[in-house]
Amino acid sequence: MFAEVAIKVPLFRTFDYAIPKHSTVTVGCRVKVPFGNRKLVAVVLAIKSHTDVPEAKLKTIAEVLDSSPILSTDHIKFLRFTAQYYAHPLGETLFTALPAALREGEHPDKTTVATFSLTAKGKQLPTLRAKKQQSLLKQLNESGESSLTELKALGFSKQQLNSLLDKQLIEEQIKHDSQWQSQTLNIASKPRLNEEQATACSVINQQAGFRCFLLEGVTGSGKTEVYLQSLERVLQNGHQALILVPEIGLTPQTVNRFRRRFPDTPIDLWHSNLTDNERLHTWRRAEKGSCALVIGTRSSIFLPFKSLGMIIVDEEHDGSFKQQEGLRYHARDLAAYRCASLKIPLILGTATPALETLNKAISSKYQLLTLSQRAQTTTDNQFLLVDMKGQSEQFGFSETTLKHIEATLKRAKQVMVFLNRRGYAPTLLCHECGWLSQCNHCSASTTYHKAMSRLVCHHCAQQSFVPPQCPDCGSTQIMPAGLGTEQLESFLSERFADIPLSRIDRDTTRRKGALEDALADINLGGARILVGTQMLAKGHHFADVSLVVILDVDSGLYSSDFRATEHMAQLITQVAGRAGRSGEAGKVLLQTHFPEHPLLQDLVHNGYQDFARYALKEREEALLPPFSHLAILRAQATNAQLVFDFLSDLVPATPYCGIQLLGPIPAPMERMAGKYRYQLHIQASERMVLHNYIAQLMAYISEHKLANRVRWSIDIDPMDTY
DNA sequence: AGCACGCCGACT
DNA sequence: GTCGGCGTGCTC
Repeated sequence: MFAEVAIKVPLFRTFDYAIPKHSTVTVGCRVKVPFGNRKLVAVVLAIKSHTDVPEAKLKTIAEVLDSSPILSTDHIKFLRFTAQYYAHPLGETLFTALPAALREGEHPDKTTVATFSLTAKGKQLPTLRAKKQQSLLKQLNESGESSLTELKALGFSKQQLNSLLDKQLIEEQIKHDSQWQSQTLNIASKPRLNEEQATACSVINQQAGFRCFLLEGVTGSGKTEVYLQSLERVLQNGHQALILVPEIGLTPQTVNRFRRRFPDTPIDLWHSNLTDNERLHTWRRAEKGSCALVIGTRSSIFLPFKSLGMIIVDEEHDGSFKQQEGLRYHARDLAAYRCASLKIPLILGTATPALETLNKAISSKYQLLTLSQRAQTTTDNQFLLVDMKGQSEQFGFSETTLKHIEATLKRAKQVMVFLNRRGYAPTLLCHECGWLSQCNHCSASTTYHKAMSRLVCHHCAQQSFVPPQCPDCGSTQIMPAGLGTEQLESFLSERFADIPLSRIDRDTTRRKGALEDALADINLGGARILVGTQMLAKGHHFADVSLVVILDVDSGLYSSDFRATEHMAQLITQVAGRAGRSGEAGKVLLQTHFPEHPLLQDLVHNGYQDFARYALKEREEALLPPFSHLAILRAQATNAQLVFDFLSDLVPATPYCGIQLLGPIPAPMERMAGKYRYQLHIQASERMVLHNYIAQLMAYISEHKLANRVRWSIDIDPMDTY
C-alpha cells in the first residue's frame, strides 16, 4: 500500500511513499519520511493501492507519528480549499495551519496547561500591602481563571503569583481534557435587549443551517450582547463557537465579559502571545470538544473544532484578519467558507462594514441586521470640518482646532488627537542643501525619534545616529520636517502645560502590559489629552472623551490605494464612536484641505452607512473590488533587472480571456531592506476566471527558470493594492 | 525551502 | 593547489 503525503515545501504537488508492512497509517496522521537527504514530518492525505512513481524513486515511510488522525477529513478538505483559493502550496498551507509543536512532530497530547483562580480565602478579597498582588487578585476575581500567559501579558510576574499561592489566596489547577457537557451550561444574569437587539437575536436563532449575518451596529449599540445571547442556543445544543477578534481586540475586558456570562463554560484564548505548548493544548481541546468557546485572532480560523456551531467575526472590517505574508488568507473570508460547508451561521459584526461585506448584504447574499440605537447616549455626535486652506497652523493644528481643544479641557473633559505617524518627524531636512534623511536599504526616509535621538526606518527597522552636520554639505542647519505623534506630544504638553497627557503608539506600548497600564491610567482620570496613532482608535473605552481631532484626513482622500477613503471613513466613524459617551454629544474635528470632497461631505452629514453605499457606487463605476476581483503577483530580488524581466516575461506568455494585467510596475516602496520590488496586478470580473488564470500562471511560473532567482508571491484579494 | 553538485575566482 | 561564491536541478 502507498500513502500520498503533503510536506512543508513550496511545491504544488504531493509525494507518494510505500507503507511499511505491519504498520497502520490512516488519512490525517503524521508520518516521518525520508525526503532528499533529510527526514521530514508529513501529513497523510490518502491511502492508495497504486502509485505512478517508479519503483527506483519510491521510498518508504520511516515512522508513524500518530496512532489516530490529528486532522479530520473535513478539516483537510477545508485546508485544501484554502490552499487552492489562495494559490498556495498544499503542504505549506497544512503546516501553517498546524501549531508549531505538531509541525515539529511532537506528541499531540504532550502538554497540559495550568490556570490560576481564587481560593475561598482569596474570594474575600483581603487587603494586601503589595499593590501588584492586590491588582492580580482583582484580575482573577474578574476573570474567574487565567493562565500564566494571560497574566504575564497583563504585566504580572511569576513571583507575584507565587506569593499569592504561598498565602493560599489563589490556587493552581490543570485544565483537563474531559468532554465539555452542555447540560452544565450556566448563564449569568443578562441585560434586557432593546427591540433591535431582540429582533437580531431572534432572526439569528431561527436560522438552521448556513446563513451569514451582517450585524451593522454603531458603537455602543450593543453588538456584544447580541453575540452573547446568540451563543446561548449554540452552547445549549452542545456545540462549540469561535469568536474571531482583531489583533488588539483581545482585551481582558472582552474575555472577562464572556467568562462572566458563561461562568461554567470552558473558554480558551488563541493569540500570538501563547507559548507553543499552550497552542498545542488549546488546539487539542478544540479538537476533543473540551472547550466550548475560543476567542481568538486571525489564525484561530484553523482550529479543528469537534463540533462547531457558529462563528462570530467581531469588527469584521479590521485589516488584521488578513495575513500579509506566506499563506495570505483572510480569516473572515475563510470563516464564510467554513460556515457554509459546516452549515452553521456566521455573524459579522461591525459599525463600519468593509465594502465587500456590505455589498453582499445589499445584494442579499448576506442578511443585514441593523442596530442603530445607542445604549449609552441618545445624542448624536457633531462633526466639524476645519478648512485648512490658507489657515495658519502650529505643529499641524489650526487656530480653530486649538480653541476647541482649550474649551474642552476647560470643561475638564478629555481630548483625543490622531495622527497616523509615530516618531517625532517623518524625516530630517537640511535647510541649506535640501538633504533628506534616507534609509540605506529602502526607498524611504528615516523617521526622527527625538527621545531616542535616533533615525529609524519604519520599513526595515534599521536605526542610525542623528548626524551632527548635514552629510552632504556639512551645514549644521538640519531640522525635523513633517509631524509625528512624538512632536504633537511635546507641543501639546508645552501649550497645555498643566494638563496631563498620554501618548499611545507602537513606541510607547512596546513593553508587555504597557498598553494596559496606560489605558488603566487614562481611565483612572490621569491623562486629559490623548495623542496617538490608529492604535488609540481600536476598541478602547474612555469615559470622558468629548473631542476627537483627526489631523491628517487628507492622506485618506487622495491616496493611490483605492481603499484609502474606505479606511479613513472607518477610522473617523470608529473614533467618533469613542467621543460623547459621557452623556453629552461629542465633537469630531476633521482637519482637511478638501472640506467639499463629496465622500467626506456624505460621511459627515449622513454617516458611514450612506458614505459606504455611495463609495460602492464609485467602485462599481471604476470596476474595482467588489465589482471585480484582484490578485497581485509580487516579486523582489537584489537585482532589479532580474525582477523586472521575470514579471515582464509572464505578461505575453500567459494571455487569458477575461483577464486584465497591469504591470510590471514598481512596488509603492520600490526598494525595501535592500531588495528591488515589482508587482503585476491581475484583475478579472469573474472570480472563476481569476482562479483559472492563476492556476495556469502558477504552472507557468513553476517551469520558469528565473522563478528560483527571485522571491515571488501571489496575493489573492489583496488588501494593500496601492 | 533546503540541499548537493558543479564550475570559476582569490587565498590561508 | 583548495575554499567558497551562487547558478541549476531535484526532492516520492
